Amino acid sequence: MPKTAAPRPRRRASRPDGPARRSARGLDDLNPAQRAAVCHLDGPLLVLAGAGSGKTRVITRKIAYLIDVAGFEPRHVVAVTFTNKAAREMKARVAALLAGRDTTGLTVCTFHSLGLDILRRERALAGLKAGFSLLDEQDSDALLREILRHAGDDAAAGDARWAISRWKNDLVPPGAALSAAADPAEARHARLYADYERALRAYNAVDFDDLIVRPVALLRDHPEARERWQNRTRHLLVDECQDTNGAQYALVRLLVGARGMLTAVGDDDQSIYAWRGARPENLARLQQDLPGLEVVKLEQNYRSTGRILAAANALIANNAHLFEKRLWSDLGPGEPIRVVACRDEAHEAARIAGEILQRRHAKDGAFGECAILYRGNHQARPFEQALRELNVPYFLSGGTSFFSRGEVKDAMAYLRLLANPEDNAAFLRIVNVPRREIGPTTLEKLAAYASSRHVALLPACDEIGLSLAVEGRALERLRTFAGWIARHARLADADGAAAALRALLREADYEGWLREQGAAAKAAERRWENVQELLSWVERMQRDGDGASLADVVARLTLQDVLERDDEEAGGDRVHLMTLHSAKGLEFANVWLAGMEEELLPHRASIEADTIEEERRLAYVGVTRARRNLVLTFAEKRRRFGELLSCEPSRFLRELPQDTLRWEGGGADTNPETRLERGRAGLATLRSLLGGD
DNA sequence: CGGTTTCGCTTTTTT
DNA sequence: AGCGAAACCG
Repeated sequence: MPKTAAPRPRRRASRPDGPARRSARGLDDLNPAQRAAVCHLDGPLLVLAGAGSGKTRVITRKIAYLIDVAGFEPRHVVAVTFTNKAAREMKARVAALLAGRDTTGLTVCTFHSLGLDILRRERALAGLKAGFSLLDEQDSDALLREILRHAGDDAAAGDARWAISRWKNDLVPPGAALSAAADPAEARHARLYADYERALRAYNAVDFDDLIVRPVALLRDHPEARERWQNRTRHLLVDECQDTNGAQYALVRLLVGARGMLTAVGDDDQSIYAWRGARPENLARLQQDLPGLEVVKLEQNYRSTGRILAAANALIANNAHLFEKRLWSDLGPGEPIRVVACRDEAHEAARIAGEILQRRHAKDGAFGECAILYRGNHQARPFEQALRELNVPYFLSGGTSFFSRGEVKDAMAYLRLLANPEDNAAFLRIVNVPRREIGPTTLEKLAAYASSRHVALLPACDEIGLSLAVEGRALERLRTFAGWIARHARLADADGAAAALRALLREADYEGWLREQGAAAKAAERRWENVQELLSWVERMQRDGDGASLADVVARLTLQDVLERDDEEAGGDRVHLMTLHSAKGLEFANVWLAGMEEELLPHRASIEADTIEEERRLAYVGVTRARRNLVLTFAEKRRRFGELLSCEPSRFLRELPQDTLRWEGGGADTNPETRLERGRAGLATLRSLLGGD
């Protein structure tokens, strides 16, 4: 029985396979390479999927094939991605492909949720106590600041976290980090790393990196656990494999084991996260580590016109490659790629906004089919201004996430403390929020006492001996606070976390405190609404999550990032403003790639660090987002760090095949004289740049 | 203890 | 310029 196709998001390109009728069983609508990737079941497989070659399609179809044709139980299939968004999309598409079939137990999630799941189920073996907390980056920073303060070290917490994270991602334990330290600063970080790990253990907490690192250690050191998880993971699919770091790669290998049932999908040309530990060479490493690895290349692009692909191919040809690959498409040459010289960032923005408005009524010209891509978030500002001026609706991705808002973090800290009395990070965050007149002096004494007794801060409050260290009103306040938390922890067990948190916030008059804080009543209201939204999420997760403990709910929330609202807005007919990094995986009919300048793209830091290739891949990602129209813009002058500096067009412009391009000067001016002049100036700059061809 | 001022930095971002 | 964090002052 043929099943109907997955409803495809509207911004996807139409596929050349004709009618959108397909089933999990029939593979006629796949090209030979895609089909080979889906059907290959005899061993490990690496799918090198070029941009726009139907990567997600292959993964989702393969999951369906495994279950529907190859007879795998859904609970034996595991697919991992990097982002919640990718996981969500994949889940939806698989569900549509397998409509009507029971897919209970099928795992499609992020690396980190999988790690959390492993830790939850193997908690005791992992050396964690019930209710362990998950610290996010800011919590880690705060913890490190605390440790640094104690050690009298003035190193920046952010730098330390960065260093520690790199070690963790490479599975380097503190001892090894210390002995391998190249200089005193590194040694200092390594010692900090050891202290930090100790503190995490004391807090019964893990950080984001631990969600990978600890499962790796667990599966490596405990054969019976390894067998359990290998037995569960009869086929593992890994999306964006070029983005895996050392620890994630180790986890993949441990889960796959000797059985080798792995489908890894990736593209080394789209590796843009090496700066945070991703190892694109993991793709090649698979070849050595998994004998009999089959490699399938997906080179037919269904997204972009010939000129755009020619530009992309020429650009990326300047990089060294792990695998050779050449994208082609049969969509025809299309329009030339335009390169536009602008006076400054305001002109660039006005010009692009104007073009978007002009394009509005053209085929594929809808606002939702337009994207402005740039290297850094600060570049968004002029675009926002220009678009607002022309009343063009836009959607800005990036920005402060729901969970980094102070009020949400406060509420989360309360929840964490209810679940895990040993979570000192959470304790410290909210012990005096709202104000309870428990100041640093008191906390200092409490901390000293707690560490002498080897207990956490909250439990220490209840100990008789504390009266020797803290006296009078301060002691009373601590005891009152501890009793109050304990009471609500019991309430959480009885009536659920949401009810407990609600009571807690009411009794503390948190809403009133918010009003005291922010001067603007509106801001306070907004913040309170955020807290309410968190509450409703907690409620929903407790209701839906079968037998999920409070700690589970809190950890999952930390991983989830509640940004559904953004998704809704993104779906509307709005121009998309985003960084090149966040554009990966998306596509638009019309793309403006702004700020094609030396020191911006490639970024100055990357020029200095000699990581130009990653910048080139970033440009490549930008170019390959476009289906039909691509415009590359650069400014001649740009305000940087408060100063107006003149800029040089990006070297990447020079690397593009000039016969695919059409150069243009400025032109957003109303005055034709100026426009002409600007145009000439822009062209002159370009000619000199190109060495006169 | 808490609010204000000054200093210093400044790519990308997910979990 | 603009933001966040430490330092400083009332």
